Amino acid sequence: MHLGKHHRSVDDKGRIAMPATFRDAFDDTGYIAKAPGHHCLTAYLPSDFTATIERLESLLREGQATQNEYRQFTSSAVEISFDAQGRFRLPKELRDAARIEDSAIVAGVGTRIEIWNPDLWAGVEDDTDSLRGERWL
Amino acid sequence: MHLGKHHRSVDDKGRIAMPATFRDAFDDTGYIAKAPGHHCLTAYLPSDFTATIERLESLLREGQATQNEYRQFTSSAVEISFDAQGRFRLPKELRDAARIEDSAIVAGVGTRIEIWNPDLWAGVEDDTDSLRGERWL
DNA sequence: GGGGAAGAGTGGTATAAAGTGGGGATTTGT
DNA sequence: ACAAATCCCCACTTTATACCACTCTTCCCC
Repeated sequence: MHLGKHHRSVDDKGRIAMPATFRDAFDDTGYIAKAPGHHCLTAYLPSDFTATIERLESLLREGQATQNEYRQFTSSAVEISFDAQGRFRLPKELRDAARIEDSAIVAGVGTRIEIWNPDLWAGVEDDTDSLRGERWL
Repeated sequence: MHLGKHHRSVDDKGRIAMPATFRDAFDDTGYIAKAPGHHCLTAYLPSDFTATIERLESLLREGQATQNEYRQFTSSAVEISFDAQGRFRLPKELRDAARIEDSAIVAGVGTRIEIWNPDLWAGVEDDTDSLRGERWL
């Protein structure tokens, strides 16, 4: 379960410090791919990434997902590793896709970890249409 | 069942002493998240937090809750632990969201525990429009 | 009622960890 | 061979965490 929101700088080499609380869940490596819709990126633990790929392949066999969907997801994904300071490198391709420049929001979203352009993330938090917590609080 | 209202100081490191009567219900750790509407914060026992997340995820699958709602709740949440004096640390992000500075109200609200800015809490107590206890007293 | 012990609440300091920035060697691609 | 990208260190600043000290209240017990 991933929780909490962290603002992070992105240096000119594309390095981002994975928040320590998330980093502990990773065992040296992980995966990052464009989220469907491409408003943000999603970071996966190796086991979660494998499970996600298998779910997508299953949907593909059932005709619930398209080959292009499969192509987009797999071809956007990269394996990441961490340096001695706990940072990973986000390739320019993925930074551009999510409009990430010199800073980013790394957010724990329960089952997944998302990486956002701070301005786009502000849009998520300003989406008060959805504040109907009395249904689940 | 959580009962009672307690005024607490918040030091410059964001530490708050959990009232002893509530602390006994916690087993070392707990969770705090922004309440929908963000007028206050809600503290959860681990089991209550898990149940809340599962209720929200269930609504998400049924299309009764949005991804942004899920993002807002999970990304605002933090796990807390208590020091030897029974205090927990409230991150600046959450203090700002609930406008909590150097003191706070920690209130037992039956099924949950809420943390308020004292001035905003006064607004709750002054809300006499809702005093129609004859329906349930 | 007085004295002492235990628990609750508050404040400060020292140490460790997290986050950030940069240099320079090595690799990659052209 | 050259430029760009990547990797591997090292240094610094900020923040979090663990510890210790003190006050005040409550509750016994004598």
